[in-house]
Amino acid sequence: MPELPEVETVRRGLLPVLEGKCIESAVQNRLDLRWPLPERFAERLTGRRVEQLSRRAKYLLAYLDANETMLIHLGMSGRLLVSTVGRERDSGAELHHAAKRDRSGAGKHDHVVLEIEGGARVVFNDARRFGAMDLWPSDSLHTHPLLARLGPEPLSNAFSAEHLTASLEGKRSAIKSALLDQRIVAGLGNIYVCEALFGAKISPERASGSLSPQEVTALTAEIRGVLEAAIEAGGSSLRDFHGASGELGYFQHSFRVYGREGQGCARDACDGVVERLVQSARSSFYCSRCQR
DNA sequence: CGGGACTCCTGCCAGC
DNA sequence: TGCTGGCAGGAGTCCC
Repeated sequence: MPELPEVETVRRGLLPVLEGKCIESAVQNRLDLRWPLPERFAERLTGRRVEQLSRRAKYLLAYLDANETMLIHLGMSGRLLVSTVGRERDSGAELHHAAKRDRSGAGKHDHVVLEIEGGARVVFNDARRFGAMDLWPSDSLHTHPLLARLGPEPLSNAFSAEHLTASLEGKRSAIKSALLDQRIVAGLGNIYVCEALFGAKISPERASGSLSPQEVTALTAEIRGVLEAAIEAGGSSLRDFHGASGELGYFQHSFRVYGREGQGCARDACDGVVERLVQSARSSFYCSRCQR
């Protein structure tokens, strides 16, 4: 569920905790997440300084000293929990839901635990283990197999109507599937694809190559718009967050179509009803009246 | 090569 | 109340 805006919100929340700080100790509680963790993962993290915390698509990139970069992908259920050592375990800021704790205070799915200079503890917790962590030489990060084929960042100048037109040209697959393809544009997931198609009034079933220039332009703008609005909302939930109840607001976004099957279309001028269909084993929510 | 189906995993919820 | 089955989905892999 974490898509680009959620990952960006997590990054911003972690910045003051991690950037410029040393990882004083690292513990890994298993050898693999979705894939095997790199050899001696925890050992290689210990003593490293986080020089910069960056993001590419849905990947968090912690540039460390000694020319290593830690990649983090949250998958479906991954979260980075921040607490302050010396206080009660859950009293610190927590980036996402409160995690379930056993009696020892350790979370059931706490897979990697980092103690950070300054007293913060950062925990990678991931129930479904669709997430991933890796280490890769910083100076050849672009060759990492998970990063090498990613398309442009949707909020960068590289993502344009021209790029999208060229990427969709001649494609017969549904536009919904094309927008989920990270090689075309990187960082969108099921939710924001549904939202952007709604905003652009384009049916998720349309053949990718059949979009008019006007539709591609509208879609490009909508993709930017929904992501920027979600980051803004995440940012405000971060500012309002003081840690006691332990939950960020970004999974409480109110979406215009996603998850709204059977409800009236969010457009005042439209009296359609949101429908759900399954495309490539994934739910698409849309209004068949105004999305054509 | 494009594109669809399948796979991983566990929490949650509807239904009985 | 407790069990069961289905569903959620990012992204790689497999196969046609």
